[in-house]
Amino acid sequence: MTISEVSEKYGLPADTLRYYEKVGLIPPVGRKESGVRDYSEEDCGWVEFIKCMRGAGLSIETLLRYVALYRKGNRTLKQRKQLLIDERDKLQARIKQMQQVLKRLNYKVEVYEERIVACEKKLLQ
Amino acid sequence: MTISEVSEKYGLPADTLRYYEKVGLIPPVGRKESGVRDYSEEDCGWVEFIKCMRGAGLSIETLLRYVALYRKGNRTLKQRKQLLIDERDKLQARIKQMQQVLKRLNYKVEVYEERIVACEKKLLQ
DNA sequence: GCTTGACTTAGAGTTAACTCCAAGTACTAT
DNA sequence: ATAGTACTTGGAGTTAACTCTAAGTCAAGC
Repeated sequence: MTISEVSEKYGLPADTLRYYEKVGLIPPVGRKESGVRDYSEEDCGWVEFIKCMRGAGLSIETLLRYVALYRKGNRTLKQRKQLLIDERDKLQARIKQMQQVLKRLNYKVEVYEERIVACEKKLLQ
Repeated sequence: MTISEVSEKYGLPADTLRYYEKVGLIPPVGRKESGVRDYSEEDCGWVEFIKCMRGAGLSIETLLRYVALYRKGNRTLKQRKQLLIDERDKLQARIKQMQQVLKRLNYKVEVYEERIVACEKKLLQ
């Protein structure tokens, strides 16, 4: 797969894909004779994973740590698990906070609705 | 209330409070004779609101738009309501995405747990 | 009266995460 | 063969949101 196909498939700009590879988030992608990137299934798997995690707000630095552990092989299983647990907990906390704000926004919208109705009643008098 | 008291109360650096005021997120705070900021109850209310909304990821630009409408008075009620609805919908979508990632992380943690157990069994043989 | 510490300002610097640019190479269709 | 298009690289530029610095003012305590 070429970079533009992968870009299309996952909705990530080609520049971002190159950037992810440059910083080491994605393993070095194989090349054709000409030097052009040729993404394997596994490369795509990493792209998908990174896109997903970035979408939830995990930092590149954190993901780099995970990827680095992954490359060290089986003896890093526990560390990787711990990293995932930590990130999961942080994510859960963020979701909770956002749900509270969601409630507040919903309440505010209601209050606005009432105020608008009251305003229009007044105008009709 | 002085800036350091407000900073303490809401857990926001004094620099951030000055920055919010400078860009117009918070109305100009009253001063003492000496020129030192003296936050009123209402000022504190804005600080709390902005902190809360920023915490859920609403952009400063968006909040600026809201605040600008607020200052124009009652005739912007509908626009403000619409802005809040839009932001609520975006927030809801973000929460949904994050919940999916949360699930995925939980699943991954489980898989790691199993792999670790399997690994340790092997070592005990 | 002098030092100390909290405040003031304008403006420069930082950080994360891209995003763009210039110059060059390579396949593809006319 | 030449024009066009998609790719390559290193490195510069951008954006949002702070965060810090320097130079100065002011009230309080010794």
